[in-house]
Amino acid sequence: MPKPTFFNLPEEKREKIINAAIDEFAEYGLENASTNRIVANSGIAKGSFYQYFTDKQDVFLYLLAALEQEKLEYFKEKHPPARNMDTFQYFRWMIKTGMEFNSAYPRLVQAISRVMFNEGLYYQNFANIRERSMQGLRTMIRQAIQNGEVDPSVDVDLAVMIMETWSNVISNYILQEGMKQKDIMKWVRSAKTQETIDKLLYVMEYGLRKTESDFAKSFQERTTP
Amino acid sequence: MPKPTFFNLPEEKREKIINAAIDEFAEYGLENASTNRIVANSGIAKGSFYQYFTDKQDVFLYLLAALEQEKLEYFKEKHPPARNMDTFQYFRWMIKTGMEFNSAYPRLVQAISRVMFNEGLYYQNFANIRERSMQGLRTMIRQAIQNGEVDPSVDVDLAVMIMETWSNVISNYILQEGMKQKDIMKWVRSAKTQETIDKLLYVMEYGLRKTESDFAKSFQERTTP
DNA sequence: CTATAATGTGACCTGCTGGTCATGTGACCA
DNA sequence: TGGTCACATGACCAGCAGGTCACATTATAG
Repeated sequence: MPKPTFFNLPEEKREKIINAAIDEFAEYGLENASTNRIVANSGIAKGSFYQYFTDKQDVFLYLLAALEQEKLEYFKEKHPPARNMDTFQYFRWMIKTGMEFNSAYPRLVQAISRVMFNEGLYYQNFANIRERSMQGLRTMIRQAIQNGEVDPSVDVDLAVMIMETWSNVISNYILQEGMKQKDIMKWVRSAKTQETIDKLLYVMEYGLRKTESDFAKSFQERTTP
Repeated sequence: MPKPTFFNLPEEKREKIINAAIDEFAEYGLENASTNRIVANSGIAKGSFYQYFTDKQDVFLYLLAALEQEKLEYFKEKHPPARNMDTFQYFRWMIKTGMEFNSAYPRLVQAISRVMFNEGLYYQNFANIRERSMQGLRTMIRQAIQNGEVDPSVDVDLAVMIMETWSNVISNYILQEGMKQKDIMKWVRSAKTQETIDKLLYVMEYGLRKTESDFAKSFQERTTP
């Protein structure tokens, strides 16, 4: 976490620094990010940087924490519309709200996800963060099984992997396509984009919903023709 | 491509160099790979390296070409078992054969896919290669639509994206889990692993197979509760 | 005003990078 | 034998990295 000095700074200066950092991470990832460039782009001296942060990973972890905080608040504001949603409806709501959030903070999300997806896989301390979000999905799936929405014999870890993957794929897709638009938020909210998301989720959902017995039958048919 | 000098080298030396390069790329990716380390680990002088290759990207492109070549031969050897496969059966065969191939060259595949998935997204010259494989999938989907195996109103690009994603997910999963095993090939061929792959593919296949009218109905039900 | 604490600064350090090049070595040939 | 050619070598270069530190500036308090 940043040193106290950083938080004593005038907000304008602080923002300039974190914006420079976001741009740097979005462009170069964590490993290849250059503190020299961050410093140059935020108009502060090299020494000052090290008076605010211990190193560039410190900045990144701060951005990560900030993102989590903002996301939490965003989700709290927009509580689920309906009360009696089933698991997949809830998942769909989560994805869509997540996409709205992403389009509200596209640069930050881009920077974080670039680092998390790429370099994150190879660093242990990031694995823990990922594990946390997977835990959430795991309990969600278990709940869905209890509710009879997902076949009890479905492999929970496999289902989690599938849901996590889809979540990431959709997020990346929206981010990538969205960055080409002039008004991301508007584009995300458009009927066409929403339908694309629906279709993507539908493929996943329908496959998971299918009962195991159906799978066994279909499996038999297809693998021993 | 490597300079002629490289191909005049005794095979033993050549292998030592490319093995060092594979290890380096698998560990550090392309950007962070160090020619100095490659040189040190392959026991050649710095100058020699630049007599064989123009730079590290040259080595990488050589590995990439080698992989494609090997993969092509591997697939040619093991032609599809049945003649009258439908598209999804063919896709499943492709995935499974691909996984067998991966487990035959795990280090090389790991190195390549690490670079392609991560840094590849940000470099134009890699985008072309990816585009080529997507073209293959696109014609496959179109064929499936013609054969009546996939609903004609399915968005082809979306389906391609889904199939590509699944292919990558399975590949990553197998690679990651497989590297923990002492005998990857045996593990990949085991009934349990094969069933996992089947289940993963099943989720995708079932979602795609579903007719558009079913989707529209289900879509209606779920989004306007 | 002075004293003290907090913040700002950029020249400077070491270490590594990708890349060069003059020199060395040894096999082959006239 | 002497000459030529392909290959080998590692000292060397400029550039940039992350990080430090003695000193300058500014704010605060007495």
